[in-house]
Amino acid sequence: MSKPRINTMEELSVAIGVSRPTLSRFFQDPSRIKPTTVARIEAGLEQVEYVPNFFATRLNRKSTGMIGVIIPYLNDLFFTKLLESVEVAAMDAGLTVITQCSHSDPAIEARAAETFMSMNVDGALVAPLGDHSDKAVHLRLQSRLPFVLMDSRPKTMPNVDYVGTNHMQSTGLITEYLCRVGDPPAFLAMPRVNFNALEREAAYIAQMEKMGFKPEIIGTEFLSEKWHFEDHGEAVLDAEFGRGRYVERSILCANDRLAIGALRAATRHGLTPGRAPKGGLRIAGHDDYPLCPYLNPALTTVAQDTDAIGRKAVSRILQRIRGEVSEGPPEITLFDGHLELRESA
Amino acid sequence: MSKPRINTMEELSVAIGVSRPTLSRFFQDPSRIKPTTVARIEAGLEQVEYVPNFFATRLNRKSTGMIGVIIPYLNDLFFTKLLESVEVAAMDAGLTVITQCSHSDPAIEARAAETFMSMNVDGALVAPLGDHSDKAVHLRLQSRLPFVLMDSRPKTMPNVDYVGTNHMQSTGLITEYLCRVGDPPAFLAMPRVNFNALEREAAYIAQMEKMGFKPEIIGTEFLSEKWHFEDHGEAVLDAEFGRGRYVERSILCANDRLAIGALRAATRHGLTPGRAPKGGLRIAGHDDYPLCPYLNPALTTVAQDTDAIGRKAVSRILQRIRGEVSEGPPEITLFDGHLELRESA
DNA sequence: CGGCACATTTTACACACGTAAAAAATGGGA
DNA sequence: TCCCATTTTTTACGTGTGTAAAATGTGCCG
Repeated sequence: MSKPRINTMEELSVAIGVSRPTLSRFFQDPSRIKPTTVARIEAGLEQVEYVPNFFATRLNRKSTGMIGVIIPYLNDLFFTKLLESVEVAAMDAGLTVITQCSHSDPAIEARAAETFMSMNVDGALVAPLGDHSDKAVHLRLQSRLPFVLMDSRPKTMPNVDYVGTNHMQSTGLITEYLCRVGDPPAFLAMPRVNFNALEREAAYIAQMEKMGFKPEIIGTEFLSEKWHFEDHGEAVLDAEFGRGRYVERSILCANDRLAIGALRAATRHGLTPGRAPKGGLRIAGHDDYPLCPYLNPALTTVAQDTDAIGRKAVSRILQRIRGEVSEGPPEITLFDGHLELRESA
Repeated sequence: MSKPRINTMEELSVAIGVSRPTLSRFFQDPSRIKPTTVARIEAGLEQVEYVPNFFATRLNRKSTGMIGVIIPYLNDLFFTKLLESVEVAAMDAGLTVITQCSHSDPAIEARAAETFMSMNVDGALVAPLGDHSDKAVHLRLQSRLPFVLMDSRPKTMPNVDYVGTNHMQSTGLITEYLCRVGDPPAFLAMPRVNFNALEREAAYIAQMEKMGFKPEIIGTEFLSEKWHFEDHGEAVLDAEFGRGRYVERSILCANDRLAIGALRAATRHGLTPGRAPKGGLRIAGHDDYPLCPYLNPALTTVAQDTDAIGRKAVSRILQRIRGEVSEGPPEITLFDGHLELRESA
């Protein structure tokens, strides 16, 4: 019942009665072969079980048709959305993507980079770890192959293509919104382990000062070594609410996962954040985490355009792969965020 | 500043002054080489930039040291947790894992399988698409290499190793709990696109009947073609609550993402699910989605032991790879779930 | 100093396919 | 039927490394 299995192109060529080089060309681009021959080959393939050897095909090609992608965390729907967008874009471009997750560990990230280089991927797309990626690893990748950073931009790597969100704009936008329709917000930061967090914090401060308000940052102290965003947000605000503080304030969280914890803390203290005209507690986030619309209350936030980021990252790496880029300064692409007004603020 | 780059082992051997076969053995297992020689090689490697070619090394090896993993969705923290567990276990075993996501599309799943076979992975671990995976693809994988299914078990593939949750036990457990401490629950199902959903539904029915209650299933109608769990849960219960139904009942959701939608619907109708001794609305889920503790109210659920599932799947595939398995019936491993009692029920 | 044990080098072939050039086959039109 | 253009086959070599067997080298012991 199962078809006879054929392992090499050589065997295939005798089985079908076509020369091996013709088969080779067939598998790369059937259009370069006469239609009647194509039909004969395809008919032959129906009769047997054969798949070309991946390694052998890539070994002697100029291009492997693969790109490597590194993301820092798997258990975060933001990165998951970004990765999905990248995968779809890459698939459309006919690229095979090899995904590796650094699991919060610079050593694993380094190993992934090593793997990519050894596989001769055509290019690498990496979303770095917060602030503890190994700079040498990125430099090595950059010197060896087309390389673009996504999501978070280490200040130590100024000469690399980068695609991400314009946090100045996005955070400014929601800060402005919060100020405009109510009490100027305090900013729930996270421990300083992430460049984006710092950028958002700076953007918040800038916007507040621009509007003549006094910035106020909370939650910068480390509460635990292996912390999670939700825990951090909940713990910080639980403590504050417990002391009766911020209970009638606006709070802008550095990201949605912090905000999820913040909402939780509010509920536990009997508070109901919302955009009531009368003032009172408001909580907003940043990113538009997929679950935001389903939270109670639904979380008001600024959406990052992960789809655009993923597509742009792929198209940029393609440009580099094809050598279509003028030598010169790196390309920094920042996409604007947009408000998602829901219930919480 | 950057080290001279060396591309082949041949060049390396002349640069270091060691024969190529010795280098080959060095990279595979340094302990098979005299320590002084190892030191000399390592010293040499410090001076140059060289990584062995991945394809060339795997081409002529019996084993590639890679396993392929397919998951159906990326934007689901359950699969993400499972994948993480698999990756960690595989890493510990010294395996390189190649992850592919089917993006809800059988054709993509088929392509991923093709890629695995062409890469000569040592084995494949797949979490199939609900009910629309291409059976032929799985059969093909099974006939070609060590193969184990995870998470969802197609009835059409009875002769394959499987690792997952004992839904009879897990769903029975929470059903029993709900019955014991309150009103016997109705079951919020999902459109019949998923074997797990059906198993849980059956388990619910069995447990209810065992306890002498009448099962009651809701939400089985398709509400949209490309639906999401949260939307479905919210839409179904929004409709029901709108007609004043189920507002004082217990509702067991087939999974947590449905429950998240259910909680949302409840809130929108001014209902507050909870395990009040007095009765009233209760909502429970299944899986222990990572965000459950942070929902409002925190979701009571049954946890799947994704960590055990991932580890077992890897160890099982390793057994098959090493040929340590007696021919015979497939191994079906089911892990029990455990209750996570929180606020919602 | 001879001989032995061990490590390394030499040599040679294998892996499965890409690729280029030359030779042969095929088909169509005059 | 013959010639030309296109397509395919032949032939031959390249890709970077694994691997086995034989030859060579090294150090130590008696």
